[in-house]
Amino acid sequence: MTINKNTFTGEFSYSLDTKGRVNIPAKFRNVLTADNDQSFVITRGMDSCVWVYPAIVWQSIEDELRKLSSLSRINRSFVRSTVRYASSVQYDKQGRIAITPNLIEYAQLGKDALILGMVNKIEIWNPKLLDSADKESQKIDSSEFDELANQIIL
Amino acid sequence: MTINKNTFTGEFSYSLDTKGRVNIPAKFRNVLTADNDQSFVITRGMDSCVWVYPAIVWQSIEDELRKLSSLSRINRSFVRSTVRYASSVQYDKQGRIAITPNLIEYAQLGKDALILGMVNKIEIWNPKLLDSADKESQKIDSSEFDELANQIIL
DNA sequence: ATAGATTATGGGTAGTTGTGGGTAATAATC
DNA sequence: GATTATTACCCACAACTACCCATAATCTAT
Repeated sequence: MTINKNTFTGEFSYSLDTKGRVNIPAKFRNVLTADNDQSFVITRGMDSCVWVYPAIVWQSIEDELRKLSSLSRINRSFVRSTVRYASSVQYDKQGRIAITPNLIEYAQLGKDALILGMVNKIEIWNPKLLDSADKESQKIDSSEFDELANQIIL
Repeated sequence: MTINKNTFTGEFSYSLDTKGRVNIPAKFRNVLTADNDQSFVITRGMDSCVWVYPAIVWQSIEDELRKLSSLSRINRSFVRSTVRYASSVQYDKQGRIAITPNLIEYAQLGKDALILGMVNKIEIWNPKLLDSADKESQKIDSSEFDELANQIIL
């Protein structure tokens, strides 16, 4: 395959069952490299959603964090806040991962979950929250979008 | 061949079958380089149509997006909106790709589909929508075309 | 002009995927 | 140590998708 590995795009609407499990879309599982050992690291997103990193990608993030000197107060709190809610999960035979109650609460996840590919990671959203986040950004961001769009030729 | 690779021109009218499949014109498939692995990435166009990129062309877009740090809010929503409706598809033995229900709805595709070459990508249109988009743009564009004349020599 | 190859379109089938729930193993609590 | 709660593992089913084959239309070459 020539497709980029460990790279995610697209939108999927799946359901969170009573045990807090969500399916990882087959398209996402199929682009995972073997060295991930079918594992992800889930953590708080910077928006009200859950971030899901392939295990390997997360490792390289940890490596970056390691380089940040703890002398700086900002560095300390940044490292603390990114790592604090991160936990590693492996998907089961049906391709599902279990979301921790912590994160379910943080992202306000209910029965319906929207799963988004975000290139190097995956986002899990409450559809309603994503909707309003979308509208919010359409109001504010359009001019900055144009700038970014000029750099990246679509 | 002396023809530019991964480059599309011309207009074709094909049909969308009950399973949501459209044929990629043979002329388009034949200029695809092998490293595309007979794959495209389909996504929402900026007009009411579907954009179809050769897989490697899209990969370079992904690579640009990957460079944008998710620490910045604007980057996050830009990546999200760019990638959200994109999914990679491979054409079958008959040369068809399956359009996701999402995109069929967005581009309001019915039985008839117009397929346009757009140099680095392909567009799939509902013929009626293209028609009215055309008329719309003829009103406005002629003066702005004059500006473009400075950038492109025809 | 005709035969052969290629191309566009339709549909059937087997395998995959998403979803629910049951049971055993493990951990937590009293 | 017994009881409860939580987690991991397994099976089952329905819906969907990818793959295959068939046919008709179009194009190419001799």
